Amino acid sequence: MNQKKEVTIYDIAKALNLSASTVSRGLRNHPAIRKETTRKIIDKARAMGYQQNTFARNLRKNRSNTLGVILPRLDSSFQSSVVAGIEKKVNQKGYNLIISQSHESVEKEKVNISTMYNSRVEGLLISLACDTRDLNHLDMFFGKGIPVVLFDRVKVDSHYKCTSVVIDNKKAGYDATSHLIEQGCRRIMFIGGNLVCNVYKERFAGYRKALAEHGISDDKQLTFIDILNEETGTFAVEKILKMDSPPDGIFAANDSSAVSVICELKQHGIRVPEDIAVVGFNNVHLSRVIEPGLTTIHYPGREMGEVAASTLIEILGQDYPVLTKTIVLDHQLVVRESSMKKKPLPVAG
Amino acid sequence: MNQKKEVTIYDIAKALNLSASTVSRGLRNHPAIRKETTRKIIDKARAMGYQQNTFARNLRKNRSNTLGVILPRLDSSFQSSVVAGIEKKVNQKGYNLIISQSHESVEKEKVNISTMYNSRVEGLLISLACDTRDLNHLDMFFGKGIPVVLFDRVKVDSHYKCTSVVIDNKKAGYDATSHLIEQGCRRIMFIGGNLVCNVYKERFAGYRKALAEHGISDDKQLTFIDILNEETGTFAVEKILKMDSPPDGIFAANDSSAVSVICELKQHGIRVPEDIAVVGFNNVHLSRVIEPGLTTIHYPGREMGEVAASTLIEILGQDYPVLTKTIVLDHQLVVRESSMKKKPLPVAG
DNA sequence: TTGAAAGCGCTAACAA
DNA sequence: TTGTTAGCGCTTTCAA
Repeated sequence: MNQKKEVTIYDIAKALNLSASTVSRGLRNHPAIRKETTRKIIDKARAMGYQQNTFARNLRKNRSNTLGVILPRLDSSFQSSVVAGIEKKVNQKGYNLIISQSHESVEKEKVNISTMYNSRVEGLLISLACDTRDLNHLDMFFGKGIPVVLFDRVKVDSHYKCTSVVIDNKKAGYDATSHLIEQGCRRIMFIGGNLVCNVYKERFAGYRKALAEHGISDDKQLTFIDILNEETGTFAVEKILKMDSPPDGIFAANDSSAVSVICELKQHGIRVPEDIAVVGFNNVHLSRVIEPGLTTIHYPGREMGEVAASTLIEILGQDYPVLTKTIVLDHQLVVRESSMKKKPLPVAG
Repeated sequence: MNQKKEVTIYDIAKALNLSASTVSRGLRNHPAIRKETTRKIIDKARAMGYQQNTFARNLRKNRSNTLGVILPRLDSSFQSSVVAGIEKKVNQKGYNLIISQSHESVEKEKVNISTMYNSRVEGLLISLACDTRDLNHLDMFFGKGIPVVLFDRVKVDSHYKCTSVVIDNKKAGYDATSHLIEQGCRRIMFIGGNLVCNVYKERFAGYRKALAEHGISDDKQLTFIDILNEETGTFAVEKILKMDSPPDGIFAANDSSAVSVICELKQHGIRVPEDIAVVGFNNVHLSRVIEPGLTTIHYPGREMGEVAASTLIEILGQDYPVLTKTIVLDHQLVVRESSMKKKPLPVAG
C-alpha cells in the first residue's frame, strides 16, 4: 500500500524556483521571508497537496510533540472520564497523545513505560497499577529529565521528583466513615482494594482515624480487602452472613463494589440502610440509579485529567519547572438514601 | 530539559570497532551477522544505554508504526470498552495507538482526521460523530491507500472502500420491538438519537418493521428523537404525560436513556413494566443494577474493538487486501424485568 | 531577503 | 560476514 511519492519542500522549491530553505521558512511563516513569497509558497504547497513530514522534522529538532498516558484500565467509568479530560487538554495544546493500559499489573506497566520512552514522548501522565510498589521503573524518564505527572494512583517517593494530582483520600475516607458514625453506625466494615495502592491505603487510614476519634475499637474482622469490582459484593456479603455480630455500616472504597454489595444485601433480605448503611466512593452515574441511592464521595475525574494534562504542559514550557508539586483537588460527600438511618428518606438527588 | 547527547549506533560502532551498519543489523538480529558479534553489539548497546531513534528509523523506512482511533467520546461506558479492546490488540501487535475524541461533532472529527493524517498513522479506526453525513473528509486516507476501518457508527458509501465492524442494528431493533409486542404492548414508543446516525436509523427501521409485521399502525406521536443521555428521561416522560393515549411500551435506543426513562417514570408513579414496559440497548452494567432490571440488547463492545483492530492489522499485512468487507457481530436480547408484562417476575439476571 | 550546505540517526543497496 | 556510501525530508548556520 501507500506507494505514491510524497510531495516534499524540494518539489515546491523547484516549482517555484526557490530554495528548499526558503520554502521551509515560508511554510512556517518566518519573518525574514517576503510576504509575497510566503503567500506563493503556502498556496503552492496547498495546490500540490504537500504534507509535512513529521519524522524528518522531529529527527531534526529532536522533539516528538507527543505525550503519553498510562493507566490501569480504559473501561472504567471513572478512568475513562479522566482520559477524556486529558485528551481534550492535550489536543487543545496541539500535542498528540498515545495511550496504554497497564491492566493493573506492574509488569505490563513496565513494558508500557519502555514503549512510551522509545516513542520519545515529551512527557508522561501515569496512574499506577495497584501492585506498583515503587517508581524505579520510571528511572529512565527521571534520568533524562522527561517530566512525569502522576494522577490519582500515585506513589510519594522523596527520591524521585514528580508532580502528582490527587484528592485527599484520607480525609475523604474519614468523611465517609464519620458520616456513617453520625448516622448511628458502630460496627463499620471497610471494603477496599490492595492496600499497596495509595488510594485504598489512605481511605483505610481515614476510616481508622474516624473510628479512633469516636472511640470505636477497630475489629480486624471488619476489614475486607479484595479486588474491587462488580462481584465484590458476593464475597463480602458471604463473609457478613457468617459473622456473629455483623456490621451495621459499610464503607466501600469504590462505587462498583458498593453497588454490588447493596444488590447482594438486598437479595439476602438485608435492608439498606436500616440494617446496614452503605457509603461508596467516586460518584459514578450508577450511584444515582441504584435503589437506595448510594451515598458516596464525589471526585472529579474529568477535571483531574484536565489538571494533570495542563500541569504537564505547563512544566514542558518552563525552563526551571517545579517538579515536586502535589495538587490536591476537592472532594465532597454526596448523601443519598443508602446511609440515611436517621432522617426520613429524601427524594433521590 | 533533556540536554544530554543520545547514544547512537555510531557510538556503539566506535566502541566496538565495527561499522554502523553492522551495529544496525546486529541490533535487529540480522541473520547475516555472526552470533557472537550480535551478542556483543546488544550487550554494548544495553551497557551504553542506547535507545533507538524512532524518527530516524521511520523517516528512513517511511513507516510510523502507529494506528489512530477517533471516536465520539471516551467517557461512555460502551465506547471506552471498545477502546480498551482496541488498545489491547494494537499493543499486542507492537503498534502504537493515538486516540482522539470527536465530541459528536463532524467539525472536530475533520480536525482529528487531519491530525491523524499528519501523524502518518498507518491505519485508522473510526466511529463516526452522530452528525457525520458522508465520508468525504476521509478522502485523504482513501487517496493514499491508508486503510480505514469503521466500527459501530458507520456509513455505507459505495464510493469509498473501507471495512466496517458493526452489529445488525435493524435486526436488533426488530428483536427488541417484537419482544415488547409479544409481551402485549400495542402502543410502543421509540426513543432514539439523531437519525443521521446509522445505529439509530437502523434501530428505528427495525422497530417500524416489527410494528408493520404485527399490523400495528405507526403513530408519529410515538417517535421521540433527541440526544440520548441521562437526561433524556425528563423530556421523554414529560411528553408522555401530556399524551391522550400514552404508550404501553418503550424501546429506547441506548441504555442510559432507557435507565433515565425508568427513573423518571417511577418518580411519576408509573409502574414499569405493568403500565409501561421498557427495553434498552447496549447491556451496560447499569442495566443490571436498576430496578426493575432493564431488558436490553447485548452488544459486545470490547470484542468489537478487538475485531476492528485485528481487521485493520490484518489488512496492513496484506498486499492485496479486501477493503470492503463488513463484519457483523452477534447481538442478543437479554430479558430482565422491565419488559415482563406477562410472566411473573424472575430473579434478576 | 534568499541560498548553499551540512547533518539529525538510521537503513539498505552494493561492494568487498 | 562486514563495510562503504547515499539518502530519507527537514531545519539551521553561515554566507551572499
